[in-house]
Amino acid sequence: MSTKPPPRLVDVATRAGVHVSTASRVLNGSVDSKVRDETRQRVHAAAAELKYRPNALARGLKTSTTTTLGLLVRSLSNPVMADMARAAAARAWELGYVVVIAEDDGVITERAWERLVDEGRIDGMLVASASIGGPILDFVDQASLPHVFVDHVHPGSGRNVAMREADAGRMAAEHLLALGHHHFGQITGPPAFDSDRRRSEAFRETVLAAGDPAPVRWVADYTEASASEAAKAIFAAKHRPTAVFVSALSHAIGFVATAQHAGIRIPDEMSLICYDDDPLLDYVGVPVTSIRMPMAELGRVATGALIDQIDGKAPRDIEIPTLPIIVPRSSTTAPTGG
Amino acid sequence: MSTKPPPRLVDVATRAGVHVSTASRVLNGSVDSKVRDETRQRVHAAAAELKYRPNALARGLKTSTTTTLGLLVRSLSNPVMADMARAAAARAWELGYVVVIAEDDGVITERAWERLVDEGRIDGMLVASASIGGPILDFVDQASLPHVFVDHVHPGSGRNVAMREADAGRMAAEHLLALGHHHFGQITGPPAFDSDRRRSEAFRETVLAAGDPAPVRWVADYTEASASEAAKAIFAAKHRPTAVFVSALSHAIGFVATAQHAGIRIPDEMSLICYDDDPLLDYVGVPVTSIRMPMAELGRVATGALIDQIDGKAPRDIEIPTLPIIVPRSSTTAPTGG
DNA sequence: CTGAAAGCGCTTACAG
DNA sequence: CTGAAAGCGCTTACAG
Repeated sequence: MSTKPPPRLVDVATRAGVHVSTASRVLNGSVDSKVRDETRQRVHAAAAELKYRPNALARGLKTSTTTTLGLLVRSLSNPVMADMARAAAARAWELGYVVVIAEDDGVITERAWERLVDEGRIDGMLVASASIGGPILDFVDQASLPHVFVDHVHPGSGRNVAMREADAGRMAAEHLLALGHHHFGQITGPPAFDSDRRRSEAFRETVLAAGDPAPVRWVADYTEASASEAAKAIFAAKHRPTAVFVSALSHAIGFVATAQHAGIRIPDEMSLICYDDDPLLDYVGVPVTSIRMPMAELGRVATGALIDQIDGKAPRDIEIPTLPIIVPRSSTTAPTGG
Repeated sequence: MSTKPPPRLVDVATRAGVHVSTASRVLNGSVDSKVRDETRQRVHAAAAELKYRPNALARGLKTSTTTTLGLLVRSLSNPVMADMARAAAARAWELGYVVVIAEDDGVITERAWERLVDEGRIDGMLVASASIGGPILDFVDQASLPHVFVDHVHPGSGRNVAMREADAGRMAAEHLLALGHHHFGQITGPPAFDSDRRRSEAFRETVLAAGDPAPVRWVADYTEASASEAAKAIFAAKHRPTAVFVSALSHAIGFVATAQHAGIRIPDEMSLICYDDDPLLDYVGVPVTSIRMPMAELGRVATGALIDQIDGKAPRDIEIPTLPIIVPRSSTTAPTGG
């Protein structure tokens, strides 16, 4: 634990025999900066020998820039969001940024804002925890800080980075229709989540367009327990659907467990398809057919869009062009006696 | 997106009618600093009215302090580590710190180090990705940066924050012994992980101490696929064990799926107990009995220990005193014909 | 093409 | 008890 202080810019300047301003110029070198080639090389050599790295705080203080991004997520334990987060972080690193993470449990929001934004620690924020009417929006709306909404979009903000939710819902319906189903159910998340609303609506529209009756719809929180309640209600329904579309991993996991408990055989008695994919779906009681969304691409693009804003470009809504993919597993088949 | 600049210390000083140095004094107020009460109040009032927050960069530059911690983890997608990470982050926030996250995929390590440590962005590092002989250790050892090793410890470093691994292995064995088992198998992780080695060894010792033959041991990476290979080997063994202890969630998941595929009934033909707990274990084909480790406490304590180091205290090894807990599910029972 | 100076927003001895 | 000054390590007009 020696305390050898890290080299400063003066140190490389001295070693190269130039003034610190010159050293700064070549190191931050806009290529057109008029510095003699020989001088330039001396400075680079000195920096390399000293393993010089500019102090981020000093540079930041001078340039009003931190090369740090904030990432506000609802829960790190959601594997789908974790995929997004790691892609976002990786992309940020590529572009020279570092990312600080804040879990937005709805309580810490205000303090996170103070600590990160008001203290000037970040250049921009990836908000992946917005719900309609949620508390973040109050902060974010009046902030003069570049930000984007990721996945959980904020309709009308003009800063949304979203995926093809409607296509996801449509593809789920088409998959089940193609298998011959005509009676559908769906479990959606709370109405405050616009992305969910869009895919659920598309599922419904596609079913209706095929001439089948509207899917019966149940609302559940994004928890296994809540989905389990919805599943019980579905199993108890008079006109039991032959196929169900659920809106989250947690829904699928709760649904399968409840079906097994209730003695409902999947897919023989009921087919199940899940929005969001995860390797874990291979290992639940019945491997669940799913819709894989391009989460990594979402994270990368959102980060790029945020940095564009930081660089002065106007914010805009972005939809990831990549289509969802159906990952067929064992939970979907033709209806019996269909 | 207005660009109203945030209030600076001068702004509150001016509004309070004092010099900025006085304002600084009361705001950072060591309570014993000699400032008139009335002055003190004026400054606090002005700060409150302006919603003043000190600029972190400026303060950091002056004090050589960032109130930022780095967290190096192997994969954000590991739910057990995610629990640790969120607890660590939460504790850091409580103590006035912010945490930047870096996934240590073994490639980015060096760049992460440059970006975070050499550029002076962090005051300390939580290293949760160390393996024996791994590349981090080279950086960390010669660094003059406070750091602790979390869970994946670095024996001999004197900076380890670890859990009661030996008790975990012992309790797993005792659970199975109490059910009447005498023929054991175990799947461990790669030898580079000391914590795993400790619990696996304790499992073995406990079995031996009970007078039973040594468990047959298989090594697997921390992936479902690798565990699946080990499971196949176990199922094919001449003297098939009646009970198996596996060292990770991914092991359990791969094991159960492979057993189902091979037609091995759990727990009737073979009992299974898993180190690490997760709600997901309720939802795999057969709910898996597990050993729950105090991950949140680990994260909190590690963060506290790191900040102690930053505050100048000498580093030391810490063992979380909390005992593991057995979470009984369906995968363990008495051996048939035992 | 290169150097000298000012200043980013703070904190902290040092005077008074 | 409070103010004036220096300085943390950079970058960036401004001179020369």
